[in-house]
Amino acid sequence: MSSGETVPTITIADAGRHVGMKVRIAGWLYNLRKSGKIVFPLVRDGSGIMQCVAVKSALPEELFEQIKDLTQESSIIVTGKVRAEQRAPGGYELDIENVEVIQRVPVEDPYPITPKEHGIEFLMDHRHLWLRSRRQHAILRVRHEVIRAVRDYFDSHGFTLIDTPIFTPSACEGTTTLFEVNYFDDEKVYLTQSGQLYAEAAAMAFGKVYCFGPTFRAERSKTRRHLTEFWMVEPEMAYADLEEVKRVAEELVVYVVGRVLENRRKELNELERDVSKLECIQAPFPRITYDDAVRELQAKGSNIQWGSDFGGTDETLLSEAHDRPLMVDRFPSAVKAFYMQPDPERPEVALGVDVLAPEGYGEIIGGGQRIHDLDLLLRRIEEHGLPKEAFSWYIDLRKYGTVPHGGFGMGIERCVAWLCGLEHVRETIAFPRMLYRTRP
RNA sequence: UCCUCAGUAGCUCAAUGGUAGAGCAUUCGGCUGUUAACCGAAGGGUUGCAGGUUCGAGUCCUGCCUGAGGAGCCA
Repeated sequence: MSSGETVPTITIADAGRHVGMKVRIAGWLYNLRKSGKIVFPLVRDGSGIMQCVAVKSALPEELFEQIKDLTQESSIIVTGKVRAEQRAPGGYELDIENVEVIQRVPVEDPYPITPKEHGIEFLMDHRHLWLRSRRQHAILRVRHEVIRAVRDYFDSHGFTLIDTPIFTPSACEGTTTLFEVNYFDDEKVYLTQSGQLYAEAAAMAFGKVYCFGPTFRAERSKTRRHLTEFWMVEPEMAYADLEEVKRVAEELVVYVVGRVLENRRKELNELERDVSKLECIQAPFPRITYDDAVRELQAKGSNIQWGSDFGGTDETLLSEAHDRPLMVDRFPSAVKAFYMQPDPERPEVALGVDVLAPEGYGEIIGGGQRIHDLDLLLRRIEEHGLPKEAFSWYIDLRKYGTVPHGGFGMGIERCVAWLCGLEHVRETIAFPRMLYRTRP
């Protein structure tokens, strides 16, 4: 090797293409197994984990001692030759020739997350470090794939991305779940609960749009399905009726599941997800009306009455009978938001739809047709006790070329929790915000 | 907000009202193919906080704090 030649730095995911070559891997010490005069440092670099081998007889004394005494999560750059090795966890192994220690984690203050088990409180307190573990890595990569797939779906189906504001002067869901922001002098401003109202305005300009961003709900809820800050994608389509909304929702879910199966098999395996439960997610999804759902629930022993919304156990009871998402439509108008279009043949029910994920994961999508008639919208705003002034721009949309339209919102975290088969949505976002959790 | 449960070593957990213990982690020693390596030894404690009952409280009682699970509501 000439003095000008440099050793290439590779990623561990790419190791298979460098067998027999001398390479550099820049990363962190994941774990170290010792066996006398041979040690096996496991190095992770963000793309994967690689088992390395250091043999005492093959290295300078000082270097071998340094490797042997490395501490967990010390930052290191290892140099060596890649070799295919069946005994190594990833199928490849690196014979260490040199190790450059960027920072050795001090023994008196060791890395807190050991390879053994930990409780959820401890892990959540160390979320900033927990992200380094294999499991969290796999989950967040699935999340990334879900988001990419969602964007690709809409981008390739004629939708324009319109980012909607996070500070808003008005509510779109219940007014009790608003986060107030004390900054603006003139008026009360809140963190958005949904980009929908603005997406409706954009749909009247662009036809088909979607927004994707964080949303905030000050619900005093503490369950495995709730975050106070969560991400939602919301398509909105001019001239779309309820049936079209359902068709797009179904197509989107099938596409997203397909993409995760196509590109994130390894991560699903790491999570020990039963992929057969995802492979059967194909159109058409079963469809049922709210009326039939209530009858079915009552037959199964639920004490739900017509007119009230489903509880979590009701959703589970309904969805467990199916191996694919269940679409429930025509809910009682009274339990739904003010903008829901009533069914012209039965005004007591709204042209809205919920999509319930299988395996008890509950509602992942909610949407429907919006009210396009000016007088009806004004009446509903009044009935719900909402401030008309704050909605003046929204009302304008019904004055200037109003058309039937609709859309839906899909919660990213619930989707990811379902696809990964997780117990709780808190692991589906890097830094979850919950009722009693705002750190780290 | 309501209901239920929990809080003991850095972590995960034991301990009839009667001497606070184990595994992992850490340190030291051993081991040339380990797979959450293994074997031996050592150090490590204001039992969440404040009161109370008792000869004696990690254990029983009261209040508070923190967390978890669930309900309602929602994506």
